[in-house]
Amino acid sequence: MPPVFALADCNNFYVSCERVFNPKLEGRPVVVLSNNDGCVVSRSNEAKALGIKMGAPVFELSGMVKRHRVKVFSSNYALYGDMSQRVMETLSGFAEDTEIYSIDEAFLDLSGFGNENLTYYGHRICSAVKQWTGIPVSIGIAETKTLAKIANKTAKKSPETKGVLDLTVSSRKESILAGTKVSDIWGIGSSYSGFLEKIGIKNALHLRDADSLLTNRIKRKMGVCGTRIIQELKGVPCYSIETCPQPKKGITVSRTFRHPIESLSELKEALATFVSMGAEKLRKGNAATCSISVFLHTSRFKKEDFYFRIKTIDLPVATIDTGELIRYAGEALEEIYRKGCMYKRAGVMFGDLLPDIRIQMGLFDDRNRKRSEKLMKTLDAVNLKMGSGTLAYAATGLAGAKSWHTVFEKRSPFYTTDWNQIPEVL
DNA sequence: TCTGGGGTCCTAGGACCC
DNA sequence: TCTGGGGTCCTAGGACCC
Repeated sequence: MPPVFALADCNNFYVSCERVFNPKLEGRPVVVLSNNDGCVVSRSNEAKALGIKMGAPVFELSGMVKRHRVKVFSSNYALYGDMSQRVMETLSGFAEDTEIYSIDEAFLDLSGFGNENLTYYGHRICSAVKQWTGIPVSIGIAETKTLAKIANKTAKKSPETKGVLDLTVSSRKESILAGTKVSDIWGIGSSYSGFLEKIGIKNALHLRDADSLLTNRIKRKMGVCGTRIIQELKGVPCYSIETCPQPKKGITVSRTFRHPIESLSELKEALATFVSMGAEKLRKGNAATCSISVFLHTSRFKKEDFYFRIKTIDLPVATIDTGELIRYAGEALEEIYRKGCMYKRAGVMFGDLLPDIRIQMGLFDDRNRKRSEKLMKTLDAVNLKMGSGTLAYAATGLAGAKSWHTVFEKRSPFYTTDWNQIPEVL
């Protein structure tokens, strides 16, 4: 039986989450911003129609915001994460196998539905998600993931599809492919689309039907990815549904500072905080890290004296211990810190993760690993129960506002994850 | 004044080994 | 008057994704 893939993708996800709890926002231009209220990361259709671009820095939009009464939100990841879970749970009821691809997208395996009308089935999925979570979702159906992506994009921009397009039965398949720019194909970014356009391949149909001469050039330039994209466009699947998530290979925590930081001690506090956040993630995933990297840089928009350094330390023994990692991070920082620079961003990365049951004892390791494990368990348990940050290392800085703290000035309440902020019906 | 954050995969080239 | 060659592992950098 030939495989059939569906891609369910929430419409303007972050904006839609805000609208669920604030219905007055329907019909108005709405945008959600990145950390520190920096740039636009989600736009309602009305905001898109005004020409507001993805990633646009918010200070460039102030005139537009006033003129068109654009409603602006800081990001509220607790809300979006929780809403995502609800959407994914709903979707998983409609297929044997589902793959959560991102916070707002999932692939569903719809193979074996035989003669059932999949467009109709897609509409049923959309209404269930809308009814149970309040989130609007669009669905693209096709023989491969790459085609399902295209079907989904087409469904979103063609109102007559009412949000569902099954490419396996569409009589417009060729014209849809011809109407899909190469840069809109999954796996083709700005660099590859530039190359393809230069050799005369402008749309998905051109790419699918490229002759062998062109195919060879594409393969040389784009490697196996290029070959796979062409196969997938022809309807030959190269990617399948991944039902169980692969273990993470690395963890990064980094932030841009609203105001640049010069002092070593402030950077140390910020990094100790990032280490704490990362180590918590590490333990949540039952993993340990074998290396820690620390990086920092000045503003990337000031090219003249751009300063970037990264230092990696390979650990003698894999660890889950926040305190130990903070110490290494401090050492790494001292090596790369240069006095007189105005640092705009810093972060830590844990690499070479392994399952924490596989930690090898070190021959000269004098740390009491059992004791540290117990301490970390207690730390996590307290923070889970009493709120994150209740128990923290002194190295992360004492209480009070810090210049490096991320700001969320326009954040909506934690409607679904905090009893004190639950919406009231009046 | 003000420009996000966290990932994955692939490839080329060097080091090293036999 | 002339340099071995092939396999493997690691790393850095590039490209992509949401």
